[in-house]
Amino acid sequence: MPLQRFEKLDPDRQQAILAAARTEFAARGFSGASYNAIIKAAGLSKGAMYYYFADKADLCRTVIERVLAQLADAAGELGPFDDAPGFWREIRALTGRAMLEMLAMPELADLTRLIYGEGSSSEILGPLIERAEAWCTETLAAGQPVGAVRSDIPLSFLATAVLGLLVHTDRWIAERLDTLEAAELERLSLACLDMVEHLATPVPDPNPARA
Amino acid sequence: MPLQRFEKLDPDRQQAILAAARTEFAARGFSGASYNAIIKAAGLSKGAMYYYFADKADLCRTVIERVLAQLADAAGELGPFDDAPGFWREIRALTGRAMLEMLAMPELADLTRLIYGEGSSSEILGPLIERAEAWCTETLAAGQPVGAVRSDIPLSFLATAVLGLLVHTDRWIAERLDTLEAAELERLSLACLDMVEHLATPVPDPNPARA
DNA sequence: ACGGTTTCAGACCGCTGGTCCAACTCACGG
DNA sequence: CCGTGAGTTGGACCAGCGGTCTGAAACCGT
Repeated sequence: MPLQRFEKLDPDRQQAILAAARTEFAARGFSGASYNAIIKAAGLSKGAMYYYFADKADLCRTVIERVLAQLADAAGELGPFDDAPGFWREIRALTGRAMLEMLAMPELADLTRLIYGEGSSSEILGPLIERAEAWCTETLAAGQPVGAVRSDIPLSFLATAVLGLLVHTDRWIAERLDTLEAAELERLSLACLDMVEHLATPVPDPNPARA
Repeated sequence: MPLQRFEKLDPDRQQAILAAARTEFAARGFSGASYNAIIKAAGLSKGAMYYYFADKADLCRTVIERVLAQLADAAGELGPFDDAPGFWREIRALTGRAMLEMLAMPELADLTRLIYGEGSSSEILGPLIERAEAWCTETLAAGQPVGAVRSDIPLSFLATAVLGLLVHTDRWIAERLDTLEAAELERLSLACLDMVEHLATPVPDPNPARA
């Protein structure tokens, strides 16, 4: 949430600022990025920058929020379904769309990784984490009515587990993107979604209580 | 790995430095922590500190490594086992011991969280992440001979998934420690380990290929 | 008593994110 | 045509950061 003034700024200028910030934050993370460098790259003065954004965290939040919106836009909504397999089919379709977008724009992936990479300790990016977990929780909740998602543990707990798994495997894959065959990449991504499905599916493998 | 000189320093002094650093890093994370503040709290001069530690990252690494050693010590080794259920029984025992230690010393938990919290982006704590994943990979590998751990995907990939799940659920729990009943805490921890077991167990739920 | 090494104190450096205010622009009322 | 006041901007300035460096003590074997 930049100061309201930002919205009234010449759109080219807006884009210049956001682009510079995107580049710097994606490359060096939040605390690693130099606000001064962003200001210089964006071609304005310190006073101007602080006139439009409250502080470094504000700019970073804004950048990531836009990126998240872009991602959400690309991923779209869960389509209709009326049983558990249908739910998981839709989940796969949605994450597939999101993955395509991220592959097409690596900076986007870096930025989303930023949320969990540094946000956990500092409260600066905390709200973004909460939003991500809230979204995940809601999505999982949609699968409960058709019996696709367990409800024996708090849904937010399950969402956290799922997100943790996804975030880390995503990082694993990102680190090896160059050396990974396309087929292997797809196989791992699917394996990943299988894991998520197994995590979320109700009582995946109980030994049925005797009598 | 502090400079060798550090080992020859008066043990009380050593402890004072490490304790100050532990407190500051646990409270504010790596980049949030003030090296100057640690120096002041430890009661020595800048020159002295830089005489014993190469830099801020060096001190932080040292602190975390000691903490990790303490944790490894408390967790102990995997006991003997000769089938899959035995393997998972041992895993549960080991993680249970580690959890007890962390509950007894919250600072320890904060510090371990630090590794994944900020290390992913910067390469400063990177080696620690690699060590954690290597340890996890080895541990899972131990379960393969008895058929407790799948081998259809790279083991390091599986290890990453497992660690991601554990790290994030751990954070979920830590944030709610105050408001969580002891029984609920145990139930969630067990659910967590169930999830890990399901993730790692070979082909958890394949529809057996027809004929 | 000496020279050489080890140990340390703290001034100093270039940088950081953030504050502040003087100065400029410009639309509007008189 | 001139105020005038709000909106905008440049950039000096600040405390604090991590890190370097000089030089003086303290300790040493000889």
